[in-house]
Amino acid sequence: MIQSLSEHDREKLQDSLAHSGQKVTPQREIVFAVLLAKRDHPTVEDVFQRARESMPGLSLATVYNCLETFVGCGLVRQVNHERESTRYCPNLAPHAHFRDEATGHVHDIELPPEIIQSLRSILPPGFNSETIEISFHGRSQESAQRSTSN
Amino acid sequence: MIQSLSEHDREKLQDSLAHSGQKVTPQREIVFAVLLAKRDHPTVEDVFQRARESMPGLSLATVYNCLETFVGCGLVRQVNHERESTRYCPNLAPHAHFRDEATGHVHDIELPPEIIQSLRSILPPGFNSETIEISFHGRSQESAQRSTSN
DNA sequence: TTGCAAGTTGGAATCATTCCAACTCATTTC
DNA sequence: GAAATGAGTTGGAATGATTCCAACTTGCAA
Ligand SMILES: [Mn+2]
Ligand SMILES: [Mn+2]
Ligand SMILES: [Zn+2]
Ligand SMILES: [Zn+2]
Repeated sequence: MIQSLSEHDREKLQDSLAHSGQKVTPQREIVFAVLLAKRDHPTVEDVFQRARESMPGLSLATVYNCLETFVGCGLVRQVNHERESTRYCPNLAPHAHFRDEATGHVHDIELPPEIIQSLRSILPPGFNSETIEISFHGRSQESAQRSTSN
Repeated sequence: MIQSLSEHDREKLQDSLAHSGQKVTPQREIVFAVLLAKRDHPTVEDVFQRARESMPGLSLATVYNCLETFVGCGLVRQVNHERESTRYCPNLAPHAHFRDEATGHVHDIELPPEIIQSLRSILPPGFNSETIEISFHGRSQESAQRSTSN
């Protein structure tokens, strides 16, 4: 069960929504709270399941709508890996993602500004990028342990 | 209309397929030739249209099969952007992709080894990555010109 | 009160991809 | 050389994430 938003987070939600002319609703509060509660890059379906525990009448369509709204006002990032379901990430700091092939888990990897700079610098003249997505694919300790301890 | 494979490319195809116990077929030759002919990161549908000009009976299912086979034996890479259709790239050198939001075109960006190294180096201990995907999102000269010259 | 606009809802529609069973064709096996 | 084998191909059906839509709800404004 999701506990409600902290004063600070509720304010961030209200503020970001207001900035793009939209309102806080009970559904949006819960969906946002779900994202903040467990930062494991949940899919829409994951969010739907978790949010339902607090609001049984919530619909899947609304979860899609809320998440789209959040992405639109910059509260959340979408994370795609290959052709899998889209995942959602409330971490707004510049970061890359590490996808553990063994567990399917997605981890945030901090991105130092100088790396971002050096990446921008490899673009030929005439190419202006607004965003850079970086995703690693591999195994982490987590999964290595599982396979040796089993 | 696609011209047939050069001796060198046919050999590469034959060799890569043989290495994973598979055979050269007319369909695979044409699909591979289509990929080499225009390196614009075509979708399955694009490849299907182009290949059909040389082999009208070719089926979409076969194009999916051929491309999957090529990915499996390392002849081509899949390229995904957001939730769009998968694209295919026969450039085997390490490179990133630049997606022009205005035109939808995808460009290869050469990746210097030192950038790859520095990226690997930001992974915390315990994370071992086999592959790194980097994609830029933005506008290129190409699209800037279009919007000012129109 | 009534009206309006934003938001929510359930179900239908979309669309890329995967699955499947029948068919083709080249290569063994008898 | 007929029959069997097996990889590959094919068209169409199934899948599954996402989008679309029309009806319903709600809070606020006229
Ligand atoms: Mn503000
Ligand atoms: Mn070889
Ligand atoms: Zn993240
Ligand atoms: Zn490429």
